[in-house]
Amino acid sequence: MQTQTTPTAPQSKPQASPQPQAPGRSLEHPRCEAIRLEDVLHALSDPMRMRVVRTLAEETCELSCSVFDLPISRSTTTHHFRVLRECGVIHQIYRGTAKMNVLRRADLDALFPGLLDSVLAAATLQEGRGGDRG
Amino acid sequence: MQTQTTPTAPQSKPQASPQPQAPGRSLEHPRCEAIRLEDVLHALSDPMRMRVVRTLAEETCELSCSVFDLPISRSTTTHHFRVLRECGVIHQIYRGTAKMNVLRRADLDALFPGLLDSVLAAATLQEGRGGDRG
DNA sequence: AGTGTAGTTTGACGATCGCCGTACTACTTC
DNA sequence: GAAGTAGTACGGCGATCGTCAAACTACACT
Repeated sequence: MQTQTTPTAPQSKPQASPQPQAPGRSLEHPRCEAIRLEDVLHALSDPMRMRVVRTLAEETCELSCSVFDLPISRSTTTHHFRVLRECGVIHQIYRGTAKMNVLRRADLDALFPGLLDSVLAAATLQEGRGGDRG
Repeated sequence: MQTQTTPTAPQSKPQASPQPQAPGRSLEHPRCEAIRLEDVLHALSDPMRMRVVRTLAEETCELSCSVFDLPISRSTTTHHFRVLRECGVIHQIYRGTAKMNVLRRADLDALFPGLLDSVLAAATLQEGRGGDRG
């Protein structure tokens, strides 16, 4: 049911941050103590969100939502990023017209040591086995 | 696989495994290659199923479904155990009237090294923080 | 001011989920 | 055989999920 979209790796252009931070909007993030394991696992159990998290894990810099070329609509993309933020997996911040995303790696590692790494490794292993096909 | 079940003279209560294996029914389990990370994560994202998996991880022997005193109905319990089996997290086998459950630890460790351990550790840590209250 | 870019909100849709009770099957024991 | 125990199958219910399109807001750059 996917529309259009050639799945391509998102290349990241921005190396500095030209925009400081958007003045108007603020995003709600759960505090570390409020991050729940079941919510994190649920968030990671969706292929699209896993794809986002894996991409974010490979990059050290922040990535805007639009560099992820997901085979879903923009509103669904917004939805997935929100799920990831609200369960504490990513941190989001507005910069100009873009919304930048970073993995909350340190927070997750502190809360659930080794979890993120083993999930990411598992995803890579599965992909290597041809796990991305039906 | 023969059923030499109690033909004559059961002079004492057998305390090892009294039942060999139920003859009639067979349960479908996914082969290792068919186990998908996203299904495992989804299975573990439910509190009841996580509770089952944690209990199973603590015990080395197989446990029947009925020893889990879950605050849900029997039919819902059946449902959760089936989800866990069908996604490859547990192995189930009939013994007499009971259905015994074991974690597929070796399979999961081989497929996704460290994943199960870090998830279990994360669950324990969260519980230690008082994460089991609402 | 006007145009463009990036992301949001809303409302809808079908699918799935977690849950239940009831009725059923499979096995054991009497 | 009959009774009992352990678990299943079958709807059904309300909630949530992933998805979309359309209309909207916020910011940047002419």
